[in-house]
Amino acid sequence: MARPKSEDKRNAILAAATRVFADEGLAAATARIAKQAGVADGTLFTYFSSKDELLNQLYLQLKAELREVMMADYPRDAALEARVRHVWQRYVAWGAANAHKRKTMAQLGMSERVSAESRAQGSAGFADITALQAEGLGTGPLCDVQPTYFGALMGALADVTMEFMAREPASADRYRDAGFAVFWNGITTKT
Amino acid sequence: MARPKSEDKRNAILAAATRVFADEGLAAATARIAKQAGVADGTLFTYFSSKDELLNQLYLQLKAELREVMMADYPRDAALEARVRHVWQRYVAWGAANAHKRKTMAQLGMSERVSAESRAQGSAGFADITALQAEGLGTGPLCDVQPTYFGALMGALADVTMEFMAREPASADRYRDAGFAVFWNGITTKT
Amino acid sequence: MARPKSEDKRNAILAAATRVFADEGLAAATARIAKQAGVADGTLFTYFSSKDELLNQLYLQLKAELREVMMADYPRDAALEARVRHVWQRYVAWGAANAHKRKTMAQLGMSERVSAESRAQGSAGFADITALQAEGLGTGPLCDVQPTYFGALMGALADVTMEFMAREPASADRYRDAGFAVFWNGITTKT
Amino acid sequence: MARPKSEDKRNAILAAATRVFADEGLAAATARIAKQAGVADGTLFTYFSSKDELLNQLYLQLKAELREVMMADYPRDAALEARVRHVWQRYVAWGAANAHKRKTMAQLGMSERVSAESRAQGSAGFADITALQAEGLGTGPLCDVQPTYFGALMGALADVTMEFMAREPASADRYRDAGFAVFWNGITTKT
DNA sequence: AATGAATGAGAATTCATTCAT
DNA sequence: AATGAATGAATTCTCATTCAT
Repeated sequence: MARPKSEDKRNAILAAATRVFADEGLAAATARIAKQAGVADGTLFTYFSSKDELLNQLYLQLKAELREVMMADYPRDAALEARVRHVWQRYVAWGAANAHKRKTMAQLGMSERVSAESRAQGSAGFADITALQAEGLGTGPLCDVQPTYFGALMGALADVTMEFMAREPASADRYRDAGFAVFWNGITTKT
Repeated sequence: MARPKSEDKRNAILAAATRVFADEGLAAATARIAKQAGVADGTLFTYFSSKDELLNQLYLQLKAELREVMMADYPRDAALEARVRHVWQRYVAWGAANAHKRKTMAQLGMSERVSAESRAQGSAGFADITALQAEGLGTGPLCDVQPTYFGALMGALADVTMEFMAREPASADRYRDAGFAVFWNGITTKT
Repeated sequence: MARPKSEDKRNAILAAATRVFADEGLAAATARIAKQAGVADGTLFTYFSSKDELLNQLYLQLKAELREVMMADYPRDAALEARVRHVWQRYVAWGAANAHKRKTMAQLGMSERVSAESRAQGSAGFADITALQAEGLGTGPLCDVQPTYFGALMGALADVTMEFMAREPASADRYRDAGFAVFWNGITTKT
Repeated sequence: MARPKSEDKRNAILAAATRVFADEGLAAATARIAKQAGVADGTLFTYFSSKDELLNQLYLQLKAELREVMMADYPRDAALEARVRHVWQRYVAWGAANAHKRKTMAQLGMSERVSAESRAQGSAGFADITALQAEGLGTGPLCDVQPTYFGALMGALADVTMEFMAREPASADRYRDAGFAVFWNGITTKT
């Protein structure tokens, strides 16, 4: 090995891909990504064996980043609502602040080019969140469905919410809070 | 007119496109669609001037179909909850029964190839639904956000729900009802 | 024969072809010509069995028209110069007044799609002109080359001249006369 | 640089294009040119961004070559006639010896796909020739028309002449000299 | 005869991937 | 490892021509 693969270059490619995919869709040419990343066309393929591989790795990276963001400072001992709110706020703030990443993530989430394996692996780290469901929602609407439904629901609500936040930045906070209210009211039982 | 343009052929192409796009994504080749529709490659372009045109027309058709499905037998005079439930049930049943259409619709909804104009036109018929928000939710979480947020929220929840229904058909009804409960609880104020 | 082929339609197609080819080149679609002519796409092919056939017929028609123009009022008994001048003036005036025809003619003249047979037939009527060479140029530069060279030379000079006349209409007469002077001086011997 | 863009390949493509265009017209497929040049279909587009670009570059190359041929050994201090004759002989000899180039050049000259800019650039090097007009022709037929008319006239006469030379090689020299005589007599004043 | 929809063989590009340097 | 030229399969769209009406 004359030169070891550079972590910097790998990251540059992933960052460029995030931007380019957000702007042009997943059909964007790898050459465009390479140029944006400041590497040669061929170099992209020494870091990612194929475009599909790049797509999957990018998916995993974004998922991992999102997880970190959501879990940083997680108030493990707070009340259920506080913890759910924490996760929601972080998620939504991240999406609002990182439009590229959010858009690309949304596209990757829908693409058949992201493998089932990547999806499984990408969801793995969200155990804590999935666990929230089991905890206090035993008598709520979600009492007898798959725990993953909980996460999917939150993701869907958050996506819509972020979309509106991006569209009307002046009302961003209102959407953030309305979204949370809908979510929280929705999953808990009325008394 | 020598041979009038055949409505059947147009529909065959749209139906084929729905299937092919669901299976292969919007990047699927027009040639594949033509073959599936039983027409020559070139014929597709006598009905749709370009692939983008096909995409937009398909979007409009699916939206129109969905609207009809949701609005058939609409209990205009029933209580708010009954009406919202009606819409939800129809939506979700349609999606569960028409996986192709649902998947393609989801992709079209995200694609930048569907024009703003098509989106506007496609949403036009959903006024009744958007109006639901104004009606009884004056004090709920959605009291001071755009009315379109209501529809987007419902769409997002329904999509997730249909996805799980398709994945676990045995529990389809459970998801359908859980989804509605989350939605209804979410948008109404707890007392 | 339910309806006899209409000479009008045939002429409309030829006229449309002249305009369209002048504007878009010989690669123009037959459908465009049909539309311009006010007939259906297929109708063009009942008058001309193929696009090549149309090209060849158009070539012949334009050649014939040009011949008529040049030969009308031909001063058969005038001096050589007067006759050559007559031909030149008519040619050049026709080209200046019929830009479409001139341009299309120029393209047809260069196209390999116009058959040798059409060329032969198209040139047939120009015997009088070719004959001019034999007459008085026995001692000039053209004394021992093919007589057709004479006609080709005049055509080439006239084409260039018409091009400049079209480009600078204000100086049209100047070019017309300069062109003739060059031609006449060129083919006659200096004394 | 990994593999520098090869000047050889670029030239092979231009040479192939010259041959193919001469044989089949400018409508010839780029794939045919690529095959003739011994490169892959796509390679043509790494050297020329589009077919139009190829057409324009080819035009410029042929013009440049023609200029070099005409200007090599130019007898700058000889009499006017000697200089005009030099140019004529070189032009005509080049065309007779390079039928492909001559035919393709003629087609490019007429094509609306060659831009005004290319034409301007292509003509730039012919200043010496255009200058010939000003010099001794002040009292001839061309005394009060655009100087470019001079060059166009020579080009037209030379084209016709080369055509006949190609058609009757045995009389090539006769046509060459007859053509020059017509040209020279034509542009100079009779005394 | 007239119409214009239907056909399918190309045409010019594009692009993921390979490979010589 | 890095580069970017080379590759050729695949794609969208065009168009001369045919043929059902």
